[in-house]
Amino acid sequence: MTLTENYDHKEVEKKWIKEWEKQDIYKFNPTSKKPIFSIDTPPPYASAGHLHVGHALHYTQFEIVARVMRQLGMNVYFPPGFDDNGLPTEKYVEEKLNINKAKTNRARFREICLKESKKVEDLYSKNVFKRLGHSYDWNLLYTTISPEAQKVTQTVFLKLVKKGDCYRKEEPTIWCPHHETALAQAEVEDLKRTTKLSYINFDMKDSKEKITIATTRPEFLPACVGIFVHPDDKKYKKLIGKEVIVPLFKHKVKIMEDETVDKEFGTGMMMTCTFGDNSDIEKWKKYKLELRSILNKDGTLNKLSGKYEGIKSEQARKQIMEELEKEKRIKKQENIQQTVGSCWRCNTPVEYIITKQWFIKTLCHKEDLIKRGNEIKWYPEFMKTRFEDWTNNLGWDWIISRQRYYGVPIPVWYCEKCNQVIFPEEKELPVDPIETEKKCPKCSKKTKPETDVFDTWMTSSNSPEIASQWLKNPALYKRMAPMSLRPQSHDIIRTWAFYTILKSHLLFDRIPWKEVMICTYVLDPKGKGMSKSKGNAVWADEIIEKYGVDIFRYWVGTASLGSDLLFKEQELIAGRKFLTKLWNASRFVFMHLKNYKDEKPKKLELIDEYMLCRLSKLVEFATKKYRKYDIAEAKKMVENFFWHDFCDNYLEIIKDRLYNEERKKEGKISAQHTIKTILTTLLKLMAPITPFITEEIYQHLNQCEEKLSTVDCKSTPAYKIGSPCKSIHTSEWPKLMVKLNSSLEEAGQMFTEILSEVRKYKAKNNLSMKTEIGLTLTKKSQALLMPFLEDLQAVTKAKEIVFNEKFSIKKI
RNA sequence: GGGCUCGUGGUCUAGCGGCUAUGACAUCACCCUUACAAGGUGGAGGUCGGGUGUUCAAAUCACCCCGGGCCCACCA
Repeated sequence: MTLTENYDHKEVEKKWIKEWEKQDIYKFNPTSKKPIFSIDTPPPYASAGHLHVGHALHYTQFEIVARVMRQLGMNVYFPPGFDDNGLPTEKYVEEKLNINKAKTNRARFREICLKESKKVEDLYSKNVFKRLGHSYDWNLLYTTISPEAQKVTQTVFLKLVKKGDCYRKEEPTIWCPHHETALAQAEVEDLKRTTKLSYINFDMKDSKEKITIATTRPEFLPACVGIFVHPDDKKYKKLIGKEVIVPLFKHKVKIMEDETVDKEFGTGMMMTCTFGDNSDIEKWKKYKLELRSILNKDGTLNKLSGKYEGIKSEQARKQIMEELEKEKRIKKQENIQQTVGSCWRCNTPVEYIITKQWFIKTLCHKEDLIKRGNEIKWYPEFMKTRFEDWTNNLGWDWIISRQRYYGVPIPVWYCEKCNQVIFPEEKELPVDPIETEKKCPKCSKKTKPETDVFDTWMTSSNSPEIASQWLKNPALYKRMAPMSLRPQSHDIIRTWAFYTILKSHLLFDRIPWKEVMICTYVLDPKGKGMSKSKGNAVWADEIIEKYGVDIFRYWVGTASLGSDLLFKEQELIAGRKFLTKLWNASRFVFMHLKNYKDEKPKKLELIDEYMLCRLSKLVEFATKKYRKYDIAEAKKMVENFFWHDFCDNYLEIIKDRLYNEERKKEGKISAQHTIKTILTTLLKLMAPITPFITEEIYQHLNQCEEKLSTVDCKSTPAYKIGSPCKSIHTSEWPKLMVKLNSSLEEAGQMFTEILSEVRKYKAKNNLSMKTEIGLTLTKKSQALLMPFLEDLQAVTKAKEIVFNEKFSIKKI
């Protein structure tokens, strides 16, 4: 039972990764009677080659929770997943393999995607999750493009259609001209830019007067369907109801009034086009205006724009401006700051195009969803507000169809003759309508398959159902639902959390999970978000290579939930120091357990009992913190006890008992028993955070021992540290029933205070710590300190101790 | 423009009505002490972003302001 002089993290990591996998220690046991703790794991996109420290922190943070719950005696259901469905995979395959999806059929393209994502996922599991020591049950692995996930998605779709919560409608939708697909509100991000505001003169139809409107998008002139002014704007009052002629395109539109017009912006007169922006859509609906769609799906103008047909809108804008210039219609131009919506993946400004799409109702469920949000416990609490704000501010139903190649197909057909929408039976699922022919049940004519696929969130929002095997194993699912915990980051509260809560509400009339944990968000040292494109990403594998997994995880353990954490490499040093200290302290303990046969001391020395009581208290507090996912606080408490109470004080105190042959053997046994108990307990408390080093030490500690003892004496009746296990990670959490009695506490504290005073005295006088001194203690403390005297004398190197009025230390 | 959140020694962090404001890293001094110099002991370093108020008492509560971050709205 010895440890090597230096801790070799690489060796130890390699060994235990292999061993844990071999023994399958994280396997979920469906027959166990323990309470289930199920985690709705965020499945990462596996398309990125490697991941930065922020991602690694995120996944490790809730992995620590999984370990805590496992050790606390829960039957942990912790499935790994990959999100390999949708745009990122499609893009990755197109770019990496240089495949043009337009020239490949969907089945073939999907095959390539599947093969490619499988490759990346294998690499990812090995290089990231397993490397970080993550305790997933790999038997439960799921992917979002798997037939099972597709079946879940399509089944949910059919059920929602049946319920009336899912419908198809021709609507103006947010459109990405680059990806050529509809987007949900949640997929739109802000893009700030400077643009030109042009003041353009329009002719009135019935008079020589001219009016001027200001617009940033003159290329939308052919789509102009109305002019609006504010009802209180005196300048324009008399013009309301009159008609104007749209320059260049010569069609006539009416001047109308609407309260949303800002009198101060531009000329206070705005044109409404179908569709330049959101407010255009509102007015178009509100006033039932004409529809003049001028955009094609790729962002070029169509034939309604006359000679500009086929030209991209940016280009058309220039040409139209030149044309207007020629007609001397431009009064002036000015630069303005503008924020436009853009596609969250490619940053292309979005357009609004009218198409037929599938939707899920959200607007009519707002109130219920907020109620659901309240049934869930949010960590930290304030993150719930984000969910509520988002829900309250929703302006659109959720559009779930996407005009993409790769993804879960929408399982419907349309009759070419009577337009009947045909759905499959649930038992046919999963199905790709492109590959399956259907006849119209009404008129038996040929049908056209739907070519759209689902929004990826349509699948992700059923992650609880996919992960806990809703269709595959209904009995298991029933035991699991609602799941215990959803860990995720705050930037996808409006998507993943929102849609999951929505789905669960609509499908099952309940919450999807009992708790949500919003993980820490990592920023670069300057406080900016990390990304590959910004070039400020710090890669996790490089950090792990340099410091080791436990040190990285130790850093993860310092993060607190819901707040941002700046990554500063020098902060990893703290972890390195801790590991070294833990290793060395363990070496010391092992040295002195050499001939220890797990004998139980007849009676514990009082200072040992005091330490065990404090240890009990530590376990109690740390467990409380861990249960609230306050990993940082738990870790700090454990570490503080370990470093100061255990190493600095206690180990010094017992050295005399361990080395000094003249002292009674009982005292040594008491010390041996205590250090073994304390070390085992501390290892268990730290195991969720630093699983490798704790396992290594734990195994050495148990190597020669058949069983660990439980203290069984009058004063400390039941300190239980559990029996040894094949792994610390499946071992029992330390239990305690030891209460600190007040006189023992007082005495123990007095002891450490005296020790600290003596050290201060020696340091002040430039004395070595072994220098012998004379110690005078107060008479008041005599009764309390008597039982500790031998230990106190030994650790302070007091040649003599006397009791008198005042406390003092003197040289001898 | 609205909401949320944060602002504590050089850096990071605890405290969220009441002892001299916690701890870590860095820094300085001393100590090679039989597990550990990747250690120990001690010191220096803070008007707790600013202001006003509530209170016997404010880092902590309220209001305002300044500064950072995030989310949303606006987007003619």
